Amino acid sequence: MTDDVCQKGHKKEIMAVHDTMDVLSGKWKISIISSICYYNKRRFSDILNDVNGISNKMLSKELKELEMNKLIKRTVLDTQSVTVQYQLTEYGKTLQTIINDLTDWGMKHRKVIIGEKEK
Amino acid sequence: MTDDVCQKGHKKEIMAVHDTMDVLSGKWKISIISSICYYNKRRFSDILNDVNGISNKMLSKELKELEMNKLIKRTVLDTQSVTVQYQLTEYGKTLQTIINDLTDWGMKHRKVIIGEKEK
DNA sequence: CTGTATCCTAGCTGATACTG
DNA sequence: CAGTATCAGCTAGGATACAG
Repeated sequence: MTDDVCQKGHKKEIMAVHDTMDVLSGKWKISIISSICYYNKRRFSDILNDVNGISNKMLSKELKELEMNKLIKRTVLDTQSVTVQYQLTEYGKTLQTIINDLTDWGMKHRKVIIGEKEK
Repeated sequence: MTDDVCQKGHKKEIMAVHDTMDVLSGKWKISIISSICYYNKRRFSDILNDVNGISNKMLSKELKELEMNKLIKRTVLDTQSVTVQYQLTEYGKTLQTIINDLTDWGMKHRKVIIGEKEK
C-alpha cells in the first residue's frame, strides 16, 4: 500500500487509471482475459463456457478488440473440426497482477455482501 | 506473478473478477476513486476537475453508487457555501492495491502506444 | 458549490438464425 | 467448432437547464 503515491496526486495518475480501464472496459473483457489466463490456453467454446452469461457474439467481438490491443493471440489449430486457440501475449501477461488483485478483491467482496445480508 | 493460481482455473475466480468489475463498472468510477485516493479528501468540484471529461451529472451519479457500495464516505462540511467532502472508507481503501496496479499499467501502456505510433 | 431534472442518441447487448 | 448477420430494446452517458 504505497502511501507515498497518495500525496499531492496528479491528473497523470488518474488518467493512467482511466487509460487502463479503457482497454479493459466492456462488460466481459476482464472475465475473458481471466479465463485465458487461468487456463493458459483456451478455445472459443471453452471461454464461452467459462464466462457465465456471455453470448458468442459478444465473445467474438471482445476477443477481436483484445487482439487488436495486442493482449491476446489467436491461433487457428490445424485440426479436423475448426478449432481456435487463444492465449495471452507477453504483453497481455503484464495484466496478471491486476487479474489476481481483482480476483482477490472480488472474493472478499462477495463475503462482505453475504455478511451484510445475514444481518 | 503467482503462477500457481493459473493452473486448473475455476469459474469461481472468473466470477470474482466479474464481481469486482461490476462494482467498479461505469466509465468513471475508478477514476473517481483514484482522485479521492490520491488526494485523501476531495470535494465535489475538485473531483470534477480531476477527472477529465466527466460531467457533474455523471459524477453525482457515480458517487452515489460508490457510496451505496460503502466504498466512499460523504460529508457535508459546515461552511458558508455548500461544500461536500468525499473520502474512501476503510473498505474503499482495500482498493488501493488495485488502483496502484491500474495506474502503473496505464503509464506503461501509454508508452507502448506512443512507441507504436512512432514506428 | 453541489447537486437534480429532462431530453436525447450512439452504441452496447441479447436473441435468433445462418455460414464455412 | 467458430464465428457472422440481422433485428430490436435498453441504457449509459452527454448537453443543457434548473434548484437549494
